Amino acid sequence: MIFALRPSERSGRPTLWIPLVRRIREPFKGMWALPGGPLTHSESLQDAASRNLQETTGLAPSYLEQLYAFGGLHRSPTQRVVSIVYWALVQPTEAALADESENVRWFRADRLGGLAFDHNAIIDYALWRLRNKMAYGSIAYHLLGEYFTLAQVREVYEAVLDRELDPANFRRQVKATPEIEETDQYLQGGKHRPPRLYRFTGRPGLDPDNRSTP
Amino acid sequence: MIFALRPSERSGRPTLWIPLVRRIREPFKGMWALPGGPLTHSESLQDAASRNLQETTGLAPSYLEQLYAFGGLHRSPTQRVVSIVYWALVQPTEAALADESENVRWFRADRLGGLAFDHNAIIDYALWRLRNKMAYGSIAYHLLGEYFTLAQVREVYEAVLDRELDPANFRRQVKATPEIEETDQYLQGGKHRPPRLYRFTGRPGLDPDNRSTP
DNA sequence: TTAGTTCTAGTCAATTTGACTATAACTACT
DNA sequence: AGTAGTTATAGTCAAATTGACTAGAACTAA
Repeated sequence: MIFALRPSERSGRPTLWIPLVRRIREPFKGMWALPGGPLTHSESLQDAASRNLQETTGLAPSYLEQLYAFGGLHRSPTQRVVSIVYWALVQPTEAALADESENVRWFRADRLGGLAFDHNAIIDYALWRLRNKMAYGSIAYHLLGEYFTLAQVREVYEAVLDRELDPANFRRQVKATPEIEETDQYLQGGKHRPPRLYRFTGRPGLDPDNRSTP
Repeated sequence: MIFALRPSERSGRPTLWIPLVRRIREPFKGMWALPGGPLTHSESLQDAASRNLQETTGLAPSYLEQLYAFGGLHRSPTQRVVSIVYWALVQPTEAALADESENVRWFRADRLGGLAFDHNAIIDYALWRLRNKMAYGSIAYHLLGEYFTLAQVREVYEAVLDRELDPANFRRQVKATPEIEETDQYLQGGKHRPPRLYRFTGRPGLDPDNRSTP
């Protein structure tokens, strides 16, 4: 499952979006579902996740991590299925390249209908984990491009945590993390003082090899 | 994989121990390995983990949670294997009941030899996660019995985090968490002032249904 | 030139943390 | 009976962090 930031239709502020695919066969034919597919004998779990993502949506995420293995008995009405779910964060530029069609569409993460299988529960869990990781680790930057302003980082936090944060205090905290690097560039074009651009210099977090944050 | 506290041979202070089983067939015949076994069609992942644990060691843990799904291509030399690993914490009384035999034995978590498959890496990851959970959540209590002293809780933290903690400050923090309940009982028998006994009233944390701590 | 906007640095009190001191309450030994 | 040894427990105090807020800086639009 993939998270990306897109501007909300009304406010224009960034919000969380998820691409879903329409099922073209039973069970749940015609309903929306998370992209996915089988694991072959010659690929690792992560490779399989990447490949399935690429095939269904064309996306190549910058952040990909195992979410959870779901293996309840009645997840599918026809057969026993164990799904090892991965979750990804993609940057806006990547997300814009995603193939969208009759059977692939982006939805707001907080406004989903009933999905196939137990996919609503999976998304709920992924959202919970995203919020959790956000509170501690430095994961928000994978939803942004290479250069960003501190206000953009704050908007990511506000979108995911769904509450407003004090700009001055937030800036103080972010500037205290060593992985954030100040650049000499400024973002022009706003109708106000141009903000400085920053960069994230930390490494991703590919469980369980790269263990940076809880 | 199972964690339990046992007194160290020399210092007598509690340390982390893990039960391992000896492999009785190839590959890695004769080497020590994590207990485990196949998933059947009629049981959930968690049920399968419980059952395998019961069959190999006789243990019925009070805390059981999914760790990670390992699916690298070359984990086993003979065939492709995907292992959905669970980890458990057992209380000392439970751990004492574990069947120990020629082919099942407890080892200190920090003094393991080379194990079969990628099991050393799995244990490293589990240890990392245990330390992480300990730092935030309230998980240490599942390694203790129903009643415990604050010094015992501190010893658990010291054993897992492998560093000493200030008794007074630690006690202040633990007493501030609402899930810790003071009882009217005291632990007698020490050669010093008898410490008060406490209880843990929080719920376990069975991912992803019960989401209490990161 | 002025109003409107966000960026950015800073102040200050409240809270939390880390290091430490002192007393309480028991056992073991003389 | 008295005293030394041990851990339990409460408390103090400075340092560090956090939350709420103020004010000037730097741009655009009118």
